[in-house]
Order: sequence, then structure tokens, then C-alpha cells
Amino acid sequence: MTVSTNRNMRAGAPSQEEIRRQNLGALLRFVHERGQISRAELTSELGLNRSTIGALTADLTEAGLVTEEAPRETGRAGRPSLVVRAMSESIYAYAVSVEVDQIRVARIGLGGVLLDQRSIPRPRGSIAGTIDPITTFIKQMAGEGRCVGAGIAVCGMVRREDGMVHLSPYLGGAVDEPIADSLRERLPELLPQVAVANVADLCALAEHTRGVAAGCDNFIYMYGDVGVGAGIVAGGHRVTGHGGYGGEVGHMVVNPVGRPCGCGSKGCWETEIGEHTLLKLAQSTDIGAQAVLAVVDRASRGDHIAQAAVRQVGDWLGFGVANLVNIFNPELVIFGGTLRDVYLASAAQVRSKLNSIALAATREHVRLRTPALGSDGALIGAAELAFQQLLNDPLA
Amino acid sequence: MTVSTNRNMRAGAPSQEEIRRQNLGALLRFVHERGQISRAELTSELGLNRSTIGALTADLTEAGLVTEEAPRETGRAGRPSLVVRAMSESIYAYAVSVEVDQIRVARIGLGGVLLDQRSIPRPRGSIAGTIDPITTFIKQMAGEGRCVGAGIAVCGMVRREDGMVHLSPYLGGAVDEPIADSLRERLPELLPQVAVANVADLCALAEHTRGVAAGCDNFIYMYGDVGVGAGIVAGGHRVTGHGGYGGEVGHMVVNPVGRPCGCGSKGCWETEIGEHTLLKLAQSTDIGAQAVLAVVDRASRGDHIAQAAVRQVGDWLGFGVANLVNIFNPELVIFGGTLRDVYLASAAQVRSKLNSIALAATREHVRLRTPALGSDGALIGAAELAFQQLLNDPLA
DNA sequence: TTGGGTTTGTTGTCGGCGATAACAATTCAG
DNA sequence: CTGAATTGTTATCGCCGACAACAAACCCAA
Repeated sequence: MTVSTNRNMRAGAPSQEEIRRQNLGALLRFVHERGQISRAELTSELGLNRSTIGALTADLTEAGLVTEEAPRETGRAGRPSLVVRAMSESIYAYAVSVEVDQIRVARIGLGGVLLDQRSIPRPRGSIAGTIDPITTFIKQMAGEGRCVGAGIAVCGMVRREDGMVHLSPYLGGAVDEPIADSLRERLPELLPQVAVANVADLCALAEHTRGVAAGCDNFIYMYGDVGVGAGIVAGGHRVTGHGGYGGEVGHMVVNPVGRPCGCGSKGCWETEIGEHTLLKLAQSTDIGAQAVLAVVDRASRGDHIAQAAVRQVGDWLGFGVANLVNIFNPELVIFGGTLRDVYLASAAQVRSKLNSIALAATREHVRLRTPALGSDGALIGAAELAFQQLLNDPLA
Repeated sequence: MTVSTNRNMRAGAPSQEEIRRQNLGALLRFVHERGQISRAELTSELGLNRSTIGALTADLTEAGLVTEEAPRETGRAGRPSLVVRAMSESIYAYAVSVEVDQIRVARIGLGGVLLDQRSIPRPRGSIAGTIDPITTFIKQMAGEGRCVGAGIAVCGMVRREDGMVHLSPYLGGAVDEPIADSLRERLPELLPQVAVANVADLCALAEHTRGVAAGCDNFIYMYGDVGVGAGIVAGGHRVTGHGGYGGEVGHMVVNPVGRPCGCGSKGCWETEIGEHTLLKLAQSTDIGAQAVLAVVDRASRGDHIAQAAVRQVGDWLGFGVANLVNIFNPELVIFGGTLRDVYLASAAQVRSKLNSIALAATREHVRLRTPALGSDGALIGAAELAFQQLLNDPLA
């Protein structure tokens, strides 16, 4: 169904079955995140005995999830440790990214390997016909082995309870779409499970797992397209909020005397730093990510109008980020989507605002970065979401 | 030292020792939170077998942490289940609350029972002489049994790393105080452990454990005195941030053209809804929590100046809360400290701002409440903090 | 090439923990 | 007072990881 995961039943009384599950999960998660890892490393990282690691890997091997093979070069004295590798070709998930101007579908193997990928442009304003191309792509890419399900990243609000997607008004009116359920009904035998989440959240998850935010437990991923959203990780946990609508920072009001926003309020952050505003300020007649890139490019070439536009947007970007930094005290802020280029072109403004608004204690330890996974973050995060269930209970 | 707790070593490979620790901890936590609970309830709540519960309680009884006794009235057929009660008189913690205008110290038994309490007014502007009265009170209240340590709630920023307290500029200049370490050095044999945290965070913890936020995993506790802070719980975890400075919402800029703030920025939320502004708007010459109460009282009696002041502050209060609601999508917002009375007097303004600014999806499921524990929240939360270590590993 | 040192996989045994089942204890309904 | 219902208690069992001993495989030096 939806996200699920959290086995946090507040009672938390582990019994013997669960200890096995958790250890298998921890081991498989290591293999998944590092692609391949030696048994010797596993013993030290997991803090378990050699014999236990042996038994666990044997179980996972029997289940067809991992393989063991002799290492290429040892380098050190002593018996070389077997390398445990994820069965990336036969254990896989589908990753779907429903973005503003395109739909992407990928098949991603355990370990985070991109096996196959397709995409199709997405006409703005049209909401119908989202499921069809996804279904087609998935059928086309069907491979050998075992599919654990699909993860979907959407540029809209996702209700945690049932995975209902509330698409942004920009995309042709406010529409509630049960994308996950629809997809599962279409391909019941192919997809044992379909999970949905917000793009920003999944980009954050991806960067957390295998990007710039690796090992970082307090960070914010700012994602911009037409609107603005944030994937927030605090204390190592995704901030989803009660209904699943956490991180909707785009409608934080930053300018009480600002322009009206599509949400009914006015002066929302989104109206100050969104694609629409930047393009309008830069007197661009085009729209979309390419248009944003063009404006940034014009600015870098000395176009004064574009420069002024970028500076103004950068000021508001820094303003909002400074507020978020005060609230969350993160270690890292990542600028993704179109905000990546906007940030790169206006880093001075952003830093300046941060210095004048954020408290010294919170500002001094913040790193501002761009994504390590580029635009693949959403897909990798979606796959990560689909793999969660397997990683929590490998032998289910 | 500082907060500690989180046994989240990312590897997370539980062995047999840990399963016992966790089960003992889970059982003791239930007893602690409910004061007393029957063994039958424990079996169903923890999902463990009767015999296991018996063994666990036997261990805890032997350690002197709990007692078992026959129930008063059964009401149902069948053998009456033994009631497990916390040894509140002999297992206790000290709770300290360093507030703007007073210092409070309490002795609180396991199960959350208030055993003893003292307080002393705190002259504003003076920072020295905080440790002395605390030390004296603790010595005076020393009781029989085992003390697990002390928890301190402070109206200032607490660095997680080492528990260093950065007191608000309002309290006599920015001063870094190692309160926890100082106290532990003073009473090394009495206090095996001293933990510090922010007042708002601890009020949140208290309300989460035994207040209006019981069973609620996404909520915000707004605490106001001279400044404004928030204790934020997201997904059941406290949002502390990377350095421990999470929740410093008071310096979120809400009014880009607002008044300068002590932090160097201007238009901070704190300058719009803080005690100082309310009193100035209401033309009050007094200061402190009593003065705030007086203004609210004047407003309720029809004083137009006070009413206007309360309305204006209420507007900004609602503005900021709406932004936080958009960011966190909480289930509950609690108004504590002086904000309690401000909120009660301006609930209409707060709701109105919420309706006009917050997204429908996030706003509709938010409950606005006042604390169930009143002004004792900070003390109870501080004790809760001190008990964490015991609850995580009862037989350490 | 050979032997020592080193590191790791494998095997068998052991202790600990919770589940299970059978029995004893206690209460209530009639 | 008897039977039904519920719970505490005890003994046994299965499972899991720790531990120790041994075997395997590598590096290095003579």
C-alpha cells in the first residue's frame, strides 16, 4: 500500500523471531547500501560474531538475495574474506518519478544499480494519462528474477494513511489521485507492493542513503520545480508529519505583503522563489526547467536583467532557508531540482541572508550543497522506498 | 553528562543481552508511565508471555525498582492479576527548572510522583548564583533510597554535545554556562548523572509522556516567557537538530520590515509575540509573567488598549503557528508558559490566521490546546530526562 | 620452495531468553 | 458449594548468538 515501514508499536518488546529479522535486515541493508562488502567488515560493523555472520549470509544466499565470492585482491596477510554481493540483476524494484514536465520509470536492482530506464514528456495541465505510460513502461522492462514492488515519487502532497496523492494546482487543478492503488490494480501479479511519497522526501532519502547526506542525520533537501518542497530528516528520521504532509515549506509565508499564491494565501515562499517568479522577473517567455537554466546562463554571461532576477530570488531563497535553519538546526542543506541552478547562481545572496538572519550557533555548522545524485535522486529514492519492506524483513 | 539516550549506532545488531535490556526497559517504562499496572495488562501490552512477564518483574523487584501487590478490587471472574507498582519513594530523580524569574527544584519519584518541591525567585539580569541555590535545595531534599540523577530545564539554548548552556541575552548578556558539569562536580556522590535540555523540549517531553500529547507522535509545544521557543516532536522523536539547537523558532523572521531583535536580526517572531511587545502595546509598566496575566485580565474586562494588544499579538502568534503547521503538519499544538494565557485570550485570531495561511490538508487536523500539566511541565519533563537512562537499561 | 605469522571461514558446544503447556491458585456467578 | 474463568508458577523446549577450537588461505621472509 503506502509507506508502511515503521515497526514502532510503542510497546517494543522484542522476541526471538524479531532478533533474527533485525539482524538479517541490518546485514542486507549494509550489502544494499555498499553494493558489496566483505564478511570481515560485516562482523566489525554489525558487532556480531563471525559464525553468526556466516549463518546470516547463508540464509540470505539461500533466499537468493546475495552471493558470496572470492575477493579479487587481498593486499593483507591472512585468509581473504569472502565478499557478499547483492543479487542486483535478479532482485529489483521499479522506480517511478512523476515530475512536472516528464514521467520517468526505471528498474533498479538491489544495491542501487540502475538496470533500465525510460521516460516520456509530460504535457503540462494534463492530469489524465499518468498511469498508462507507467504501466506500459513497467511491462516493457519486466525482467528475470523477483520484483519487490514499485516506489513512486510524485510532485504533490501524499497522504500517508492511504497514499492518496493531491497533485499541485499547477498541474491542472487540484485532483486527488490514488496512484499507488491504481497501479497495483493494473499489475497485481507484477507488483507485490506499491509505495508513494513526495519527490523531495525521496530525494532526501536517496541522498541520505547514497549521496552527500550519507551519515548525516539532520539535513534538509530543498526541491524546486514549479513549486517548492522540502524533504526533511531530523535525528535520522524523515519528518512526514501526522497526515504525511510534512515539509510543505513552499507555503510558508515569508512576505506578509507579497503576491497572492495559488493556495489562497499570499506571500508564500513559493511565490517568491518559484520558477514562475524567476522567469517573470527575467522577462523570459519560456517555461520549464530549461527556461530556468537559460536564465541562469544569461546571468552568468552578464545579462543585467537576468542577474537582478537571480539575485532577488536568491535573497528570498536565503531568507527562507535561514528560517528553516533556525527551526531545525540542520547539518546540511541540499538544493535540488531547479533550485540547484538557482542556488549555484546566487550562493552569495543565500549565504548573506543566512548570516544576517540565522543564529550564529545554528548557522555556523551548516553546509550548503547540491545533490550528489543529480536528477536521478528521485528515482533512486523511489527504489529505496520500495526496498524498505525487504530490508526490514528479508525472509518474509 | 548531557542528554545521551539514543542507542542508535546505525548498525543495530541486537544480541541476547540487549533483548533482555529492552524488555526490562519496556516493562519498567510502562510501570513508570502508568504508575501502576497489572501483570495481565503488561502481557497484552508488551506482547510477551505470562511467564516472561513474571521473570522480568521478578528481576525488577529484586533490583528494588518495583513492588507487586494484590489488587484492591477485581470486578471480573478469574484469579486477580498482581499489580506492579513503581517504588516511587525510594527511586527518585531531581528535577531542576531554571526559568526567567525563578528557580525551581523538585524531587520526583519513579512513576512521576512529586515528592518534594522548593523554589526561589530569580532576579533578572543576574546570571551568577544559579548553581548555589540548586545545590542547597538538593542537599535539603535528599531522601532515602536511590537517586538516579538530575535533569535540568533551562530557558536557553543547550548544546547537545556537552550540555553547555547558552543563556538568552535577556538574562544578563550571552553567557555560556556548563551548568550540568558544575552541578555534578558539586554533588558527585549524590548525582550519578546530570542532564540538561531546553525548557520547551522538556515541557514537550512531559506532555508527551503524561499530558495532552500522550500517544501523539507529531506535535509542537510552544513555550513563551521573555523569548519564544518550541519543543518539537516529529514521528515520535524530539527534534533536537545537529548541535542541539533545534526548535529555536523565536528567531524565525516573520516580519521582514519588523523591529530589530536582540539576536541582531529584525522582525523575529519573538519580537512580535514576546512578553516585551505585549506589555509595551498594552502600555504596561510592569514586567514578568504576572504582568502578562494582568494584561490578559484587563482585556477580558473590556480594556480596549489591552484588547488591541492581545489581538495584535494573537495575529502574529497565529501567523507563526500557521507556518510551523505547514512545515511540520502536526496533530497538536500546545501553548505553554505565558503563551498559554495569550493564546486563550486570542484564540479567535490564532484560528483565523491558521485558516487563511495554513494549507487545508494540514490545518484541518490540527488541535490547539493548553498544557495538561500546567507550569509543572518543565519539572516533570526534567525528571523524565533524568529517568531515561534507567528506563533504557534498568539493571545497569 | 618452505615454514611461520596472520586473518578468516567452519564446526560443535554452551548459555540465555522467550514460548509453550500443564498445573496450581484465586475469584465470581449461580 | 460447584463450575467457569482468569492468572501465576513451574518445567521443558526451540532458537539464537557467543565462544573456542580447528581448518583454510594469504603474505612474507629465508
